[in-house]
Amino acid sequence: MDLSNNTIERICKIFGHLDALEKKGVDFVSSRELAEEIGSTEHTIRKDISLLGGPGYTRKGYEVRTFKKELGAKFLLTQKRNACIVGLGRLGTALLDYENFQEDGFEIVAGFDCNVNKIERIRTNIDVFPVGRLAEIVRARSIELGIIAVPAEAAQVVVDQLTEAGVKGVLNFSPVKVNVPANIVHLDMDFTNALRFIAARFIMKKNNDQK
Amino acid sequence: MDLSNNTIERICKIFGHLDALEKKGVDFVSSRELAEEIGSTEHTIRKDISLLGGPGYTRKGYEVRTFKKELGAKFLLTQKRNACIVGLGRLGTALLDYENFQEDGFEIVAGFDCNVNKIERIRTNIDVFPVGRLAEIVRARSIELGIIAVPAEAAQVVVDQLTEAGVKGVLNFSPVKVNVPANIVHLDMDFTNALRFIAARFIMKKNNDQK
DNA sequence: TATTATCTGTGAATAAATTCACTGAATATT
DNA sequence: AATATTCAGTGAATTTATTCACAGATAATA
Repeated sequence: MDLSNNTIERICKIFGHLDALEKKGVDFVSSRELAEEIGSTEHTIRKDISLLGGPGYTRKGYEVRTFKKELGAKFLLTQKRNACIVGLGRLGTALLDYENFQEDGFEIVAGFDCNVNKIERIRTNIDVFPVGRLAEIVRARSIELGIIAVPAEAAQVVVDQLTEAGVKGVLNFSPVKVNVPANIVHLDMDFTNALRFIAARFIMKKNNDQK
Repeated sequence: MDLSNNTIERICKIFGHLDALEKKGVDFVSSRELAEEIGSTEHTIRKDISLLGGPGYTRKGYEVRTFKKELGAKFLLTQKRNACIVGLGRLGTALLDYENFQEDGFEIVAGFDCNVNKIERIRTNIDVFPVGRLAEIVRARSIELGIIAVPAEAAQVVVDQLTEAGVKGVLNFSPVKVNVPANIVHLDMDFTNALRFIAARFIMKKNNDQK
């Protein structure tokens, strides 16, 4: 089974939407509705789903609960996964309390910062530690995912420590490219780049409108 | 000129890297180096650049300062653009002080929240207002970009207010899909979806390794 | 000054992703 | 009970994106 990143991304969005539908008490959803919701086409959605053998019902669509459960089992989380946040500045502390993470079976089980005074001041239910204890805690708490919220200059060091300690995935919020070993999954969330992207599309749109 | 989103995204990353190189005092960069840095191939990079007529020098590559300037003029920012943040919870206040935005010529010129007490407590150099004054301030301060950091249930309302008030782009940090008019550029940054994506790739990698 | 090496730029080839078009199936309608 | 409608599933066609391959150019080297 070899899915493209595009397909995986759509599947993730579909999963999120199925979750929302389930909470609303909706029983069935068609490929057309899913497509509209996640910004794609019904053809693409059906193709994606066919790659993983989702069950769809004629004239009804996909059964929300069943489909979500199946996607969860095949792609996402079969058990709870522990995560940690490194860097407890404003963004890091905001992420510590980002309650939505929990919904998908991720749990933030530790926070780290290099500033010991800051650690003592932080008010949160989550345990926070000096970054010197990172490797120890990552191992002790079976942390599989590291979320990087340190300044640019510290990002690579932190990533190295995390991968060395055995995390399997890294979500990088720092505005620099980090190098990770090939067997580690990582994703960059660069806010500045997001703004750049929007600005670029602005301009292009303006150009096209002028034509 | 009709560039794909993939190309635009790469160009944005290139721009960011050029910026970093400029600060380091590097004069030239080759397509190979750029490709490595942003996780692509030299062929793709050169193709991208050829679509916009970038000037490259034999045996030297691209002149960092000139190229960056040209990209800025063609795609990104020719003048400073004003942005605002709506929703001043932990994430919103973190974004208020996210100093990296400034680098690309974006300036956060206002923050909004529905909680008046909270507004009074917030310590920041940026002006904050009750959300009721959103339209007024957006117009008065020529705000072109809205950054959404409100809870899921409020996101659509805020987007509607922003677009009504005349913003041209929306960066959505809330974990729901929002509907925007076709002439408005928007981008979702869904943290939970990012974790899902990482988890999905985990699993796929595991499956492939087992083969 | 001649030669070699290294880089860009781009049309052509290849690969990948999306869309189409049609089959089969079940519900709804008459 | 017959017919029309609406959905999924999927191979084929199409479109889009990436990669290749090589010409053209300039710096470095001998």
